[in-house]
Amino acid sequence: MYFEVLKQASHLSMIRVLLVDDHPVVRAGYKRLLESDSNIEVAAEASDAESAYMAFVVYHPDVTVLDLSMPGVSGLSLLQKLLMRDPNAKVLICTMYDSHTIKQKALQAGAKSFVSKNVAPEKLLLSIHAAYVGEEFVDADSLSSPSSKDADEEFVRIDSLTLRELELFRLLAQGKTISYCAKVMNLNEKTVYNRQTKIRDKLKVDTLAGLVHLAQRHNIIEPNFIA
Amino acid sequence: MYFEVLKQASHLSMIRVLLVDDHPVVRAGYKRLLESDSNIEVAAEASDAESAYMAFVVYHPDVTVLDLSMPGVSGLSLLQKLLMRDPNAKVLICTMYDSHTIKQKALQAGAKSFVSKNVAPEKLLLSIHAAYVGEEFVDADSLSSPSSKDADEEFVRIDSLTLRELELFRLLAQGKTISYCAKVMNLNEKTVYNRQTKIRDKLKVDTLAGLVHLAQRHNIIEPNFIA
DNA sequence: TATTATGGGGGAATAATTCCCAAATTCGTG
DNA sequence: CACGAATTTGGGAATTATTCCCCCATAATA
Repeated sequence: MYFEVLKQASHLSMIRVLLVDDHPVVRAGYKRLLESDSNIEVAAEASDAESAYMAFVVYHPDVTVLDLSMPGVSGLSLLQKLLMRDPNAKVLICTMYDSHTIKQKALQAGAKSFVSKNVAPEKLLLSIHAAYVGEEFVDADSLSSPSSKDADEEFVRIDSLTLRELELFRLLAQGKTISYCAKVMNLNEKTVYNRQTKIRDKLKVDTLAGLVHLAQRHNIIEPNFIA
Repeated sequence: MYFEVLKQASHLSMIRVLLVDDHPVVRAGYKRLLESDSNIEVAAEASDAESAYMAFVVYHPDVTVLDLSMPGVSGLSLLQKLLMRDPNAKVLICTMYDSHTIKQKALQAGAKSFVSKNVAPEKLLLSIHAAYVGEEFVDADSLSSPSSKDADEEFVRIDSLTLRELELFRLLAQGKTISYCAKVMNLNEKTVYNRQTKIRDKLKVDTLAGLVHLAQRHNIIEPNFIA
């Protein structure tokens, strides 16, 4: 657990940003990028959900930039917690998963803004300004089109997953054990079993391996590297 | 295809870096981060393997910072091409995959330096300096956990599978059910179960999903197989 | 207020999986 | 050829993992 206050004082005109990303190098890069905009300052940064929540409570950032590709509990849950704490929170989701599914879920969970890491850097800055003044900003380029009919059907199925289900789906597809999932999601193993069944049912897949492939097709998880 | 010359002129003391990462936002962040070091300048950047190669040929960077998580042709191929072009090329691999497998392959392909995005930003800068002066720099922190997979070991394990085990391994990794495997392999389901256990045991993997990832890493099955 | 969607989990039945063991087969080697 | 060793295949019993069906709580909604 780690978070850091970077600046206590700020100009009135400054947009104070909370930066959440689990990779220090990426986070540092973000910070420099954001601060190349003279109206933006990074008020705090965090590397995981818990410390991000704490930082959010303590520092009331104007805008929270949230990278969804965090390990363990999905950033989506964090998003919900933040919005529960402050329904007017401006949270900008930035992710490397160019997935229709993820985007839908994020917006549905209450995100006002969504950009992919594939957008031009200026667009990121722009979207922070947009979020700050309360505008919604959803980047169109960020989506790879689910082309085939099969993929479409699969998408509908994935879409029918609830947030928690999606979270578990990701963990399982990553090869995590039931007990691990139970731990990190704060659930009884029994519940995880029950839910796993429901997920496979909804997705019409009958093996865990099938889940992995489905998840990969829809960029729910990273393809596990290939040489 | 896209690459961009950022600076033509440079001080003699400057370390000229070629930056390769497919995410514009991340790349922009990197650039700012690198240039916060007054001895480093980003001479060019590229978003994919082809343009990276062109940029490399044209601009002879002192150090190439290569993010491995690129789509399409793996960054490892690019790495090999670069080294084929210039055996003394200083290529710093930076990746978000904290995997022994990846690291092994990168080093084996000729990379002199390897860091994970999980390292402190300063370490990235440090490793660029190290690469510049010809030192190898492999970050120890970049490899997580006791459960991390070592490519060579994995390979040996797969190698220890008997023919029929390998056959079953492939089927399972493709998402086939036990009963299906039993049918096509002309086996009793019981045997399939027993064998599955032995396979997971030999491969030291405890979920079916884990088998999929392992299989993909070693090209036992195609990535993104449509089950 | 009723209602629907979601999240969490218990209890008992059931299917999946393990563990240990054994037979048949193949195979290289003295 | 005969021998041990590794491979292939499965049985029986024990053990888990998983399902199925149920209940409860909480929000959001009509």
